[in-house]
Amino acid sequence: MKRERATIHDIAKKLDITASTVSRALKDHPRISEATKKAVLKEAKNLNYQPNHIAAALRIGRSKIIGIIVPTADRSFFSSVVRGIEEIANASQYNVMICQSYDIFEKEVATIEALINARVDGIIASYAKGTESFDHFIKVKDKGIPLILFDRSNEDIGVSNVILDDYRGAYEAVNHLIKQRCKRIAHLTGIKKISIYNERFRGYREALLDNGLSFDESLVIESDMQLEDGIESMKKLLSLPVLPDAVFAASDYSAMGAMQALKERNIRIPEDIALVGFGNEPFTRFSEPQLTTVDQRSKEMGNATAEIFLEQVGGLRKPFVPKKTVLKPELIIRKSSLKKG
Amino acid sequence: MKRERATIHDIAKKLDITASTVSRALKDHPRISEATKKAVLKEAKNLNYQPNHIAAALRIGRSKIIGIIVPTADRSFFSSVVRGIEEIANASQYNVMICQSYDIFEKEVATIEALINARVDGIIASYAKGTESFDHFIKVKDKGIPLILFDRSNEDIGVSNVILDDYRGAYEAVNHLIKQRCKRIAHLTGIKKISIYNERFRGYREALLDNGLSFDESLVIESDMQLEDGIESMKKLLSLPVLPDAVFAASDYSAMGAMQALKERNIRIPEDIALVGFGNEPFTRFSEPQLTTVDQRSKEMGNATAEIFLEQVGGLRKPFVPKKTVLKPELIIRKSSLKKG
DNA sequence: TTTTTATGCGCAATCGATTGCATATTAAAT
DNA sequence: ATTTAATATGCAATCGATTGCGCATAAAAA
Repeated sequence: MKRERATIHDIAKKLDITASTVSRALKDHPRISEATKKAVLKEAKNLNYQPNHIAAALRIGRSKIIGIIVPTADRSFFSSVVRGIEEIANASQYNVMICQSYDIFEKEVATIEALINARVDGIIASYAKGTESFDHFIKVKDKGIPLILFDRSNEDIGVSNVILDDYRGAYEAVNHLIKQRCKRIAHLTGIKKISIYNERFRGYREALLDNGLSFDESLVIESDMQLEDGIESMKKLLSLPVLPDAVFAASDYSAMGAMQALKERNIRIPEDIALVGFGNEPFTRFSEPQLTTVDQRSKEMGNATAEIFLEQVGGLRKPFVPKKTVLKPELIIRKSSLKKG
Repeated sequence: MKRERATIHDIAKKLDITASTVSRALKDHPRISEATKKAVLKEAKNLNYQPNHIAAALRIGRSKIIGIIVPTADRSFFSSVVRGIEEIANASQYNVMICQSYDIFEKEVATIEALINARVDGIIASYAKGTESFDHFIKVKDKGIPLILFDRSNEDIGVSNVILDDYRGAYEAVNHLIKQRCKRIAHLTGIKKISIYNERFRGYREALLDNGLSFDESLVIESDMQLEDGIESMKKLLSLPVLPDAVFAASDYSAMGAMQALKERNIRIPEDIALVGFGNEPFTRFSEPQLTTVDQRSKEMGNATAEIFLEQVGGLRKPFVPKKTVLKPELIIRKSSLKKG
């Protein structure tokens, strides 16, 4: 069964021409006659020839592969971004190599190394929660490999990035709660070090102040933003002398945790406490009540990063100017925050 | 900034030795003196050398890359399998290239082509819903490229595969419902062509018969198993003259749809109608009530496929014997099926 | 008819790492 | 002091595709 893989040399031998001609014929080179082109194509089919990208990559110096690093593909946000990247990249004959850092710094560094060694033509990444130093990213940039960051990003690296206007998303979410006549709005936030959480916090705070509400530090709970953290954080809020009448969680996961904690105590959502998450994860449509949340435009984010990548490889010779793209989030209003009347 | 990438020749030149020696030194070849090894390693660091996997791959004939094809990485089941594959593969210096077929046959064929051209060392796949012909898989096999299928598989291709004992999972789920004193159990099933749905259907049916319950064709609704289909299917069931007292859905998505339809009609779960899904998707923990479901052992499935892959590349010379692995599912009992008393 | 210009294809080097075989040097054995 | 064995490294081909340069042959222009 296991016949040897045919090469352009095999085709050449059969037709009594050289590999150069075959190579050119396959690429539809103008200096090759139509007759030989046809013959080559026919023989290629006959021998079941399939080009060896590895050989070409070595010669050309481009692998036509984009490396993608995400904390985890398990999260619909990231897989959706990947989908957006693929859409654009595939159209330009690029394949993607998806890698997961599992939010571990060391794994991220190792992955970068692996991708460089695999000679990917570029890297698109969203860095790990545990990432403190950005030297590994700077190394990529210094090697002249196009690097684009999305969602989680850092200005200091000096590369192009695509992010969401987290501030605005949070602002609108809180604004919406205020319009629902909520007066005492709590906030579940993540590690401040990560800019997205910091931005969402800012949006929360500003919305309060702009609407004449006071900012109360005791209503802000910081955690790791997983489901369990949401439960814990909500319990803390429920032990306050005066309960909040709304909670804006900076992640859907923690929002779901909060929802479970509320249900356990038989607190009505949204009548007693309204709830808003962030991320528009698929499960937010499945909860009871369905969760109001902020859509992160994941597919568009993927599209945008891929387009920036293509621009950069296209203009590798030109002086490089980092480009920042900010996407506008969309508030998805559902029952968890809609008070009647 | 963009200094040229160093090669073994650069290292060789600096140390006034040949590339052969450098290559061997880097691989810790026994016939190279410790002194030169040290010198080479030092100079490699100094020049910031990083091996070019592409060149090695071309020479060796192995890329150290495994191609993975999944319908969509958006689904936690698949991304979890991928994670399981990576765990094992990375430990053996393999990288993975994840591709999505989006459940489209043509895309799947094109992806196979791309992976072959990229000279991956093997392909691990779960085929698309739309896949009718398996010639593209057979082509992979005939080229001598290790191919392992998981979850969705087909005996006729003659390759190793790892599947879940869907029959057993369904049987246990229905058995559990019967123990909860349900007597009239409906079933939401997918396209029969896909073996997993057929197996789940068989398990459902057998469990009924084994427990002395009759099988009623009118209680089985076939659909595409998405959330919306679940809603539709449940509505059909609710329009029957005699209502079921339980529903076993062959996918969590359709189960969630059914749950929504039931809530809309104010039918109590599980008191009036108990509900069981299949897949243990993360959102099943977030629903109210939490959904009883069947865990598909996704991580173990990934581990198993990767291990089989490693076995196969290890023994490429030996005669190939397809290996079938069947994993035991686990019933996760939650509130949606637990009747009191 | 001679000169120009296209046209079609071959030669050989190249990309970077690997490896069988040969060779030089040194150490051990006789 | 030879011969033998062990040690350390070099030579050169190879993996498959690409491409600048050059050389024919044929067609067009002078």
